[in-house]
Amino acid sequence: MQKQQTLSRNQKIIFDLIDKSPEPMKAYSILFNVQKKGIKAPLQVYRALDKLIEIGKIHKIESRNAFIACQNSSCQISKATAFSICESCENVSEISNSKLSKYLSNFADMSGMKYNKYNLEFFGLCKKCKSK
Amino acid sequence: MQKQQTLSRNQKIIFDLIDKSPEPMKAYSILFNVQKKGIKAPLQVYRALDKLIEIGKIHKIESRNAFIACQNSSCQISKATAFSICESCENVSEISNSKLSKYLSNFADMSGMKYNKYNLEFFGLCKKCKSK
DNA sequence: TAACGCTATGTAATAATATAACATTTACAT
DNA sequence: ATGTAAATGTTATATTATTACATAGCGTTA
Ligand SMILES: [Zn+2]
Ligand SMILES: [Zn+2]
Ligand SMILES: [Zn+2]
Ligand SMILES: [Zn+2]
Repeated sequence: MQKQQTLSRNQKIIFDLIDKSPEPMKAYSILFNVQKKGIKAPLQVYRALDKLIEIGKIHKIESRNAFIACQNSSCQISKATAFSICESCENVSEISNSKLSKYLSNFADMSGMKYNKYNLEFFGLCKKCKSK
Repeated sequence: MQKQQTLSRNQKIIFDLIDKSPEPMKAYSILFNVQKKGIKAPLQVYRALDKLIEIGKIHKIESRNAFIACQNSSCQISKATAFSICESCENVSEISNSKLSKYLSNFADMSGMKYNKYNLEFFGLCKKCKSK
């Protein structure tokens, strides 16, 4: 069990919004949605995002510049992330596959590099979009 | 053997620059470096980058918004990319490991999704930075 | 309590990254 | 030579992210 973090006010507002969203949210869309709660500036959003990423509550989908709530609430895998992304409807889901994460966490090549983090993004067509 | 693409003028100028660079280059740094050759606007750079990515001559390092020449000249793997990134010196190199690419290309989970592309980024400390 | 360190917040300005819209030119196959 | 797709040129603008500086809250401990 990971230590339960207490979120600050802005962090909680922004996490709740992302967590409720069915799709990854972009920073300025987040900003727009929380302005009525008093968060008015980009920096306030980015600071909260940075913190939420650091503690593993959300992840950034790098290829989309968007943010998604962690879908593996019971485990700390912010340093080992994998996503599947539909290139048609842009649906994104976090892959939670212990064989995959074991394989990648143990991956070593000849570079002499010690990896402590990875991010993997798969692209394709989701079930729905495939059958269209 | 992949079909040899003929690069257009702008594409060639920009590819040569990236290919000579020891590190990934950012779009506006590319722009700055090719202005003396008549490429004056961001869009000219981005168009060439898009094309070069499409044909697999370069890759985008998503976590860095930077572009690197493909280091696997003999094979077409623009749809299956893996990189190792040093978080200290920002050195980036393309991983060419057939077991890894086979494993990931064949990866399937319960989502019913057919993947046709992936991008993997490993982070850590390179040999040099580790020994400091 | 007061002083301190640390985290979070507020605000304005600006930097960095990327695309839209439109006009023109080039390559090249018929 | 004509049609068509690809590439280019140009201006403006959209989107994403950070710098710099000031202020406020909160727990520790002198
Ligand atoms: Zn997660
Ligand atoms: Zn889909
Ligand atoms: Zn490559
Ligand atoms: Zn290094």
